Amino acid sequence: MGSAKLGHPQADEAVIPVPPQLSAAVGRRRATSRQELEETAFGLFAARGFEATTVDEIAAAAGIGRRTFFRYFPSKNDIPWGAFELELDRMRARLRACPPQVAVMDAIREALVDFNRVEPTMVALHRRRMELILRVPALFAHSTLRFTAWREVIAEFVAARTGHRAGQLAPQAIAHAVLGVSVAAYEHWLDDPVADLGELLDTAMRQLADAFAGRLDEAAERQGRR
Amino acid sequence: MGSAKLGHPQADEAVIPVPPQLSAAVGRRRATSRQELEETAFGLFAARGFEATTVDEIAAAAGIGRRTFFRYFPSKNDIPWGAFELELDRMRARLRACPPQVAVMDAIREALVDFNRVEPTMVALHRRRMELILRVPALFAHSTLRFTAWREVIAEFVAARTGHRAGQLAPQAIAHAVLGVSVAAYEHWLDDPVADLGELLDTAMRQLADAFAGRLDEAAERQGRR
DNA sequence: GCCAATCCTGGCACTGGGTGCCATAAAGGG
DNA sequence: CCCTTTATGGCACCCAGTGCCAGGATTGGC
Repeated sequence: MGSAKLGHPQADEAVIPVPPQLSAAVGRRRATSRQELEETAFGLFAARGFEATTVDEIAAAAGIGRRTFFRYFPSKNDIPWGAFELELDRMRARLRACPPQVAVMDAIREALVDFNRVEPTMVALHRRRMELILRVPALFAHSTLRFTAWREVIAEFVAARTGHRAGQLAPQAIAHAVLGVSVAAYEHWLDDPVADLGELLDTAMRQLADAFAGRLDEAAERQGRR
Repeated sequence: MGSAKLGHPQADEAVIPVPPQLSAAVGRRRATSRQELEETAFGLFAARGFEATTVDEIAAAAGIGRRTFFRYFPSKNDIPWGAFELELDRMRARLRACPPQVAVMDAIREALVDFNRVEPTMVALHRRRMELILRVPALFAHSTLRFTAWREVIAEFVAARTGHRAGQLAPQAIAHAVLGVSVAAYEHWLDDPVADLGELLDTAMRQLADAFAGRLDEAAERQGRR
């Protein structure tokens, strides 16, 4: 029994790593919070780099025991993910809000752009977060597992719209593709300090559509044969 | 100097984990080979599962020391990847062989289908390999790093065809999308013991094209409003 | 004010992947 | 037979992650 099985997810998915307790009104109070730990860790990552920072150091800097750290985050790799489950809900809601007369891919593109709008005061933090997730190899690798949940949100929307089931090839293929396009856009955003994320996402989606419509070839031909 | 830096790739990419020596005509002979180790390991994985098999066990089963194992594979996660670098070359060659009058996305689709044709005698092995890579969470996560190299092949082809540079948004977005579609197709292939991989890849690519062209919406509407 | 129930903390010991170091085994060539 | 080259594998070590369990801190009941 005990708490939900954490650690390396074997075949079970969607491990929700709730910290000690959601709302404790009875026993000993928590020594810290996910957010506090995240801030401490981000500081160390910025100073020494992700790989060079050990969990012991993070725990020490936060004034907790190493063992306790692992009650707040199932792994060091999970630190940058913030309140990811909530983000999924937000994306789901945004997709549901798309009027049915808008074509599926247009709806997804619009939702994507809208969903990734970040408050100006939050941009710096979001950049640091995504820089970790997408640029630190261990974190990018780990992100795969989180992205699976994200793709499922897209697949479910496509399925609902087109009369498929979410597990079928078309919704899954589209979900994979949309995730891919998003990552590509994010990577360009990280490269360019003044770029607008929404614009990049919009452009990337449109360019993929253009490519499938042969409009990328035409443009190349007009530019002179190549 | 020593050998190339292995282990956790920090920021450097494309670590080619050449085993001890490519062709040793002088010193002591190698005790085993990548392929032999792979076979031994696959046997253990089938019996106990990937996670439950330790490197010690693999090494012992292969009759080598644990330390030596890590000279053949930079990590346990790299075992299922076979001769991946060669596969990349094969895909590159197949793309180059596409006549220029075929539109970019059609060329990619055809190359993809062709590239993933597997000899009938090799299908079982390929299934086991891909089952590990795509279904074992730790391996799927690790695959991200290998997939980056694969995406680059696509991005370079798109760039050459459309007059972009491979790093630009359009080639990168397309590459990400194509990889995503491929993974989706592979996952369905693994689910269905009699499915044809080429057909799934072809279908998945066409369905994504259809989605962008609004043909998925139309089909849904014809099916009755939903 | 004390006891019980509750919940959280953190130390300890252990597993398992991965690495640097280095002595040594095995091969060929002079 | 020694010398050079190359591969092996033992040893010690680092770090992430986990099960176990003895506490510490808090609320509520009596």
